[in-house]
Amino acid sequence: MAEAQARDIILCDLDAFFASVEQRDHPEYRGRPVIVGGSASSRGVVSTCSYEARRFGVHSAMPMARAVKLCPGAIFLPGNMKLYRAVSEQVMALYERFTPDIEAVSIDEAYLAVPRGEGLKTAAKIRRAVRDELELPLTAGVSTNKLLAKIACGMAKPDGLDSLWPEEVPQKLWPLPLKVLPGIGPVSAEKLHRVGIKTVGDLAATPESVLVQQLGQAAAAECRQHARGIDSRPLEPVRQAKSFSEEQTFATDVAGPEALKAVLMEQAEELGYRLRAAGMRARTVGLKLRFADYTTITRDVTLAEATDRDSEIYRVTVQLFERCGGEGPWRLAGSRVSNLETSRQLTIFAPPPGAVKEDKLGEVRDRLRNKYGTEVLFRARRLAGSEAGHRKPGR
DNA sequence: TCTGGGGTCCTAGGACCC
DNA sequence: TCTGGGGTCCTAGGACCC
Repeated sequence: MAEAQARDIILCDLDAFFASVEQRDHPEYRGRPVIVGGSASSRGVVSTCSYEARRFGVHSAMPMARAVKLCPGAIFLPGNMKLYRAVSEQVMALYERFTPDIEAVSIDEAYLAVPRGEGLKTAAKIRRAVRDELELPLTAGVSTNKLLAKIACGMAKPDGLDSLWPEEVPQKLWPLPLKVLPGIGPVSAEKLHRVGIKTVGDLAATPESVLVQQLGQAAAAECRQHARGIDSRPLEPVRQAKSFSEEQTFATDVAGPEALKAVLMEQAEELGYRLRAAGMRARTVGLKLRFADYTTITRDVTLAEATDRDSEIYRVTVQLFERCGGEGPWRLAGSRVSNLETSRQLTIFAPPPGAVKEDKLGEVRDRLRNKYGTEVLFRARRLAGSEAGHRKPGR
């Protein structure tokens, strides 16, 4: 195998993405704190907030009730995922003008690979293009691997550009706190603090045996490499989904099992649709429940044969619910499919009775949904659906 | 202040098999 | 008769990321 060509890696990260799109499209929001997220009355949290809001101490994942207290004068918005996805696609398309080697990490982040030596120049051009053409602020970090590009990006925020080259690691990276390393969260940081490791430099100087005790073998080896600026992860342009999940926290806890099952039915239909749309089937189906006291359980089961059928997903989650769901009330219900396989119709067995009919029906419904969107369909389903939600499964 | 939703990856124990 | 070792799969929980 030939060694991968030497390239620069750029991490492009759209600043406060959802809030920036709103400020772009609503000039009256500019210069003001904008907070995108759920509502305080329905247990929402902050999804994204503008830098004006951050000055009040507001940040992502904060309970909305707290954000309202900290910054009552902010503009609060529910967000418009459809719009953000469309804008994200425009941004990704813009990146493609500069390089074909792109790994989209999330809706607002992507790694780009360019020839060695061209990283900073290209990143500056991309920032200018995104600003001029899409009117959005973008921060970029440049290095020779993903890890250092990511850290450089963190140091350049907001609306900046910086690089962090391997030879600068001792001088620039080692004085910084552990939390600048991706993968070191609050729990790991606390464990390391307890044994006197406070900076990235401390981490780099600690014998691996000490780290293994705190973090386990795999994490110890990896984070010691990271502390030295070493990262061999390749760019992955296409990533296969490994699981799909749908979950819902209720505005007020749900008390009755029938109401909860109706939610599981909606989730099963959504997951079935997503599987079929992706041409995948799942061998494992799981249930997640959170009780009123916030304790959370997950249960899953692996099937003999992979499925993409709403009714089968629903059957399994309900079975798990009846076995492990307890008394309620429940704060959250979630459904998950994993162990995904590419859909293949080949089977030497006859499909179970009713399955063919359901497949045909499902096909029609998927097509309708693709054509007219979820709104029409969900409404149609709900009309017939309250009955379906209470029907005994498996028939 | 009372804790979202969508994911990925890791650990650890037990079952089961050779 | 109280005694193995390794490998894989499954399940539950948790850390972490955006």
